[in-house]
Amino acid sequence: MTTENTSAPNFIRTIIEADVAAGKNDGRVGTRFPPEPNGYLHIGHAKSICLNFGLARDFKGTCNLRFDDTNPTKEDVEYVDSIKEDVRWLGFDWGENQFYASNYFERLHELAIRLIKDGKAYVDSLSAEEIRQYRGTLTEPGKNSPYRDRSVEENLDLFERMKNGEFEDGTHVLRAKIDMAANNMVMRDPTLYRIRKAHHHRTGDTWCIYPMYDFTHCLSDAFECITHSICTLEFENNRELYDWVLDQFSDLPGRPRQYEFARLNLSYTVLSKRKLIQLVEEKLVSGWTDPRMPTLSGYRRRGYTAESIRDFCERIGVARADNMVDIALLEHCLREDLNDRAPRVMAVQDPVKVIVDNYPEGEVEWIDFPYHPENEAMGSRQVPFSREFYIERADFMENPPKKYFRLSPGKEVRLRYAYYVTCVDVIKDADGNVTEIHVEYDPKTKGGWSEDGRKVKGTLHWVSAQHAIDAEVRLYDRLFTQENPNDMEEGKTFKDAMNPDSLTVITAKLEPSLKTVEAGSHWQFERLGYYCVDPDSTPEKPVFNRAVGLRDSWAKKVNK
RNA sequence: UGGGGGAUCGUCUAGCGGCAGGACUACGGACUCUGACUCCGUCAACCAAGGUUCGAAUCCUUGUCCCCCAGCCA
Repeated sequence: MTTENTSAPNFIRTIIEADVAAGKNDGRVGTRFPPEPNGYLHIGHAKSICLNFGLARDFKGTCNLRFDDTNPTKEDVEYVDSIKEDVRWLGFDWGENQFYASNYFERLHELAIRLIKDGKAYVDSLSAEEIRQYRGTLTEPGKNSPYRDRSVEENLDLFERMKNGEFEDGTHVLRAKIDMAANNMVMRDPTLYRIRKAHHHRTGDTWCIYPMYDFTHCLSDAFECITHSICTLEFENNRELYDWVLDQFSDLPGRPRQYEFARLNLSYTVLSKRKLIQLVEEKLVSGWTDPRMPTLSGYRRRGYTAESIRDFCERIGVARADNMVDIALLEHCLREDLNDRAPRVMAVQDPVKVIVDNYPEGEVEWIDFPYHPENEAMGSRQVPFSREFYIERADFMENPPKKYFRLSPGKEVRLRYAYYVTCVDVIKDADGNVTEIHVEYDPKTKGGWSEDGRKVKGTLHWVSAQHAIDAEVRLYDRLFTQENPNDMEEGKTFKDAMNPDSLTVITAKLEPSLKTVEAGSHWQFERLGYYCVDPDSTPEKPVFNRAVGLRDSWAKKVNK
């Protein structure tokens, strides 16, 4: 468990405090994070992970990692591996407490037989479609299946034969005998077991019947002595069944209680696993780790830090009301974290060449640049300055508006840590595009200071043309332009809804110190944003992902 | 239309009968060798109507709106 400050209060924490104070479960707290290994973890899972592991940490309890692997047709080891990696990356450790629902198949099967013997479960031989019809509707009660009153012996025999593979998929199910007229639809004789002649990623072909979520989850919690089983709001109706199942057995090792909280919704972000799977399968993104994906592995590759995501989860809180968190908060958390830890380097994304007319040709000065002006411990490196360099195209304007601090004809600006330069000429092509800017430098301003005390308002970032290295830079924009992409009508394809400009690949000019850089390392390109070295990156062809841009009050002003 | 939940600044979230607070956003300003960061400030909310009470976001009543449930998914 990571050691950190205690989290902010929330209603679940309040409940647990009261339970501990009342001596429930001998004051012990046990939680669990129970993903189904049918996809990669996303930021919504991070909320649950931080909640469950955070509670265990703060109450000196345990948090189990349990794979809810009861549906072999959807699950895969690739997912369990990625889930473990992502939870660890986020900064949590389940220690020895790793479990699989599939490890309980034997025990669950025994309990199912006990239910049958107690007359609380029966084998139904209706088709799926018939079961649906018999279930009734929201306003009308259902009716009993004609198979509901089979004898215990017959049920036992049928269930045994289901297990032995004598029947085809869909021909029989085991159902709890509860109440077909219950107002809560979940209680209308829920299915406990179904036949699925499919290979399971852990149990192989040992089983051809698999327990359903409602039967498995509560009992798994009980087996593991979970005290507080925390899930999302859509399982509220299932709580009655959760308790019903546990109440059928008096000899369980634990008696967990289920609590629900509102799942995370993030603006401009799809967080439904079904849709994320679709994006991957339809190859609309490069995969689960595509930096545009809201998966933890996507964010990681994009350049988000575990620290920033934990901070985000802490700040959004935990409540029972539906929510839509502004993506700006996530970005704020990232900037705040990276501001302290990302070394500052120089890069030009949209270069225009500048020539210093009065600077000797062939001369090169290596200037000492601190990696972080506010943190000397981060050290420095040498950056070359020469007669020709690149600046950002947006840092020059031939006819600037008032309050424009950057370069324009006749105007003097500072090249960061280098010299003051004044624009003396502009060369344009036939279309009027600026191709070359000529400046004159003041040799007495070396290092970026003027001895006579004259001040310049603008400071530009620059990269020596002769030393610049070319790097691929991937700029990301939101994958969906709609604030709530979950509202997308069914039938409408993702292609229609996706932002065609969600990925822009450009070639940028970088200072030579960036030639060899570690994959996954974070950098601030001064005045541009925070970038992370992509795993695709090589010294021959560096690749950077822009995690998030810097706030830009000038751009904001100009856009008005 | 049955049942289960929910409603506090634009957004997220505190509050649990006693001054509606914080964060994000937005907007101003100071500072600045990043128009960044930082700092300071401003705008901004109790779903509605009744009731109880000296006092209500909080308790009661009645409405309104939103979410979830009719998988052999989880």
